Amino acid sequence: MPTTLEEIARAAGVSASTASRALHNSEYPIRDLTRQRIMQLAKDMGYSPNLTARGLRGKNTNVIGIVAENVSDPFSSKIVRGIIDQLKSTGFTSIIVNTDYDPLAEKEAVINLIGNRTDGIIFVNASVYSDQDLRNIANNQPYVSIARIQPPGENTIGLDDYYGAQLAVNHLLKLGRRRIAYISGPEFWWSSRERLAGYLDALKLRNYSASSDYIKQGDWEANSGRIAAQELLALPELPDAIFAANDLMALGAIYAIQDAGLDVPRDIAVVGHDDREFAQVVRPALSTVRLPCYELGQAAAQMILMRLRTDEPVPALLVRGELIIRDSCGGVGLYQLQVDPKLRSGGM
Amino acid sequence: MPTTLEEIARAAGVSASTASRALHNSEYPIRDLTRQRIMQLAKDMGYSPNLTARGLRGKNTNVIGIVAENVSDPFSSKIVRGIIDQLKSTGFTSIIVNTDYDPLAEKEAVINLIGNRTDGIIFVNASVYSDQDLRNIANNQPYVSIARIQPPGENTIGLDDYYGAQLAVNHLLKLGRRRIAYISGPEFWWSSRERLAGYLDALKLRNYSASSDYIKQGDWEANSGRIAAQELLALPELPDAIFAANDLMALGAIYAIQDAGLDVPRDIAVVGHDDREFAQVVRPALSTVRLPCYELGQAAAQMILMRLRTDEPVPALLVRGELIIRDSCGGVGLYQLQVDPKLRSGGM
DNA sequence: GTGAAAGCGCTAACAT
DNA sequence: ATGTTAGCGCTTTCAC
Repeated sequence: MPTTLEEIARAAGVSASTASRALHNSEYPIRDLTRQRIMQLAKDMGYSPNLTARGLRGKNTNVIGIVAENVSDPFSSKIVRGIIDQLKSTGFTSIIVNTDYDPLAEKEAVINLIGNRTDGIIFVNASVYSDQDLRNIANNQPYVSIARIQPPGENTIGLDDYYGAQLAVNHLLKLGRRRIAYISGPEFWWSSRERLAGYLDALKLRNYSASSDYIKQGDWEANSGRIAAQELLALPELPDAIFAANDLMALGAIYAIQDAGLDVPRDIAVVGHDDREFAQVVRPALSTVRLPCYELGQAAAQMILMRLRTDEPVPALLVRGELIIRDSCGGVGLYQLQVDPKLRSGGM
Repeated sequence: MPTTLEEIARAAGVSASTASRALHNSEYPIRDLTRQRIMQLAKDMGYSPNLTARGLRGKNTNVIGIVAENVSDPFSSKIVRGIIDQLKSTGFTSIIVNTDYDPLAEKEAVINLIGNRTDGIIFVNASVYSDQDLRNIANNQPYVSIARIQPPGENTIGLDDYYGAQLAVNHLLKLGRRRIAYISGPEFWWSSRERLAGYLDALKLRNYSASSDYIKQGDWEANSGRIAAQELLALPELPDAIFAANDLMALGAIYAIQDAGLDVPRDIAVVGHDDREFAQVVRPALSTVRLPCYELGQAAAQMILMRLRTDEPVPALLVRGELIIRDSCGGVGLYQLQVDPKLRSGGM
């Protein structure tokens, strides 16, 4: 059985209240010697406060619920990491619940698992929920969500897709590419539309216009990128660069280009989006706009902590990615097999 | 403020105990009508039990602590997913704590965050901890760990590396390859040694012996695989297959082979280990022994639940992977760009 | 500067 | 079949 505060108090010859104050309330006036003794005793006896009791007694539990569609997907896992790290610095912990799709059916499960144990909830990639559903599931707790498909609204963290697309296109322009094609994701995704807007505006800003022949639609999958690229390769005037709205489609495009006997980046430069794990190990290593998952998570954690204090809705926050320059866009040295240290631990 | 049991009880004109029994103890004899009324009321008033209170009152919290070196790495995130899913089916939740290395310094943080809030602890990839440290950090709670570097002992879930290596080598033999080389991970890893043993025994069992020239040592990184393969390619008698102890080294080997003007799998077949995300998108798609992370997590969850009941140490449990046949080992059709549905959701 | 007492929401032992 | 009571470990008035 773990040591209780009561036991510490008895050992120190003081009351539980004094022990509590000595250990957790440095403001409170306690005789120095008494405080020392209590603290020493707590250490010796291996005391660690029962947070369940504290949670019951106090106004809050210092636990945040994370409701994620799938914690193990490459994006969510980094988001979750960002949340956890950020929360840790403020003494908060988190409970994670997975809801594989069928979100409304999961509502009860979520509530049962979280059941007033949390002070607030962060929804990660809760694509299917309407704002009404979110509020409903959150069960009157403050919540924040990381947006995916819908445009970011109140209490939402989103990605600055527009900015990311501009990063990619501007870089290609800087490298001297002028016939830049775009392979989009599904139209109903907010991200897709924003990236398209960023692409178009980046070109317009420098007085290049995008031929509509150069805009293709994919479905996020590699194969759709390949098909889109094949269509581009059939045009009378070939593009000299492709910006794909995600890495998977970018890779498909690269394969199509290679299969046509052309070289990436020499003949056609390719930039993707997301910075998936494979981007650094494929050939050529994929230049890409990093999706700042970790930072999204951090921002979400900060936002929920803010909401815990103010209780007022917080306006949407957009996080910006950055361009990771590798080999597929040209302009750097030869191909190098280089792997980010984070990718390590290959074994087990 | 959330509805309390007290409120339900008052509304139903019964005592709190009756309400509690009606809602959570279907065995208990309660007048049918009363039970119905209470249940209806609970539903109408949006009651969900305060698990903090229940945790304080009862013997256990139904929460398991997960202590992971890094939740966001590709292995751990799937392990965590397996744990969460398995726990969910028994009504348990989990709290996750990250300990990026420097584990002992983190001990206090772990204890403070978990602080008697959990019934047991699962250590994920806690490579650096000794068993003594684990017990220490677990703070008298039952714990289970997923082994990585050390050989699996009591209360440990491990991977059947020996079996996995045999899967790979046997398959290569079945495809007619006879000069099979092995690229090992660092020797101090239990996994490396086991995979080597599996490789050697698989050959011996069919009366092929492995020339020591065919055994190279890598460090898990892609580049070490490339260098190892280059050395193999310099031998008087080239291998016709390579089994690499992880996918990263396998990929490095493939690149070395391709750079030497040879073809994978025609000239040299390659099989990796882990089934990393990139294995399905590189060219040729990598055949590999899947590291069953999800199942490791499930097993860990089951084991900790068992320990919660028995309180006796549980013997080590080894989980087996499976061979994923793609293109790099030959023997199947042409290269196909195919992606596992789980790899999807490329956008955001 | 310290202690006594109350109570967070729940459940289980003990009544009736 | 239902109610009363006690208490999980903690913090926080309130009293001295």
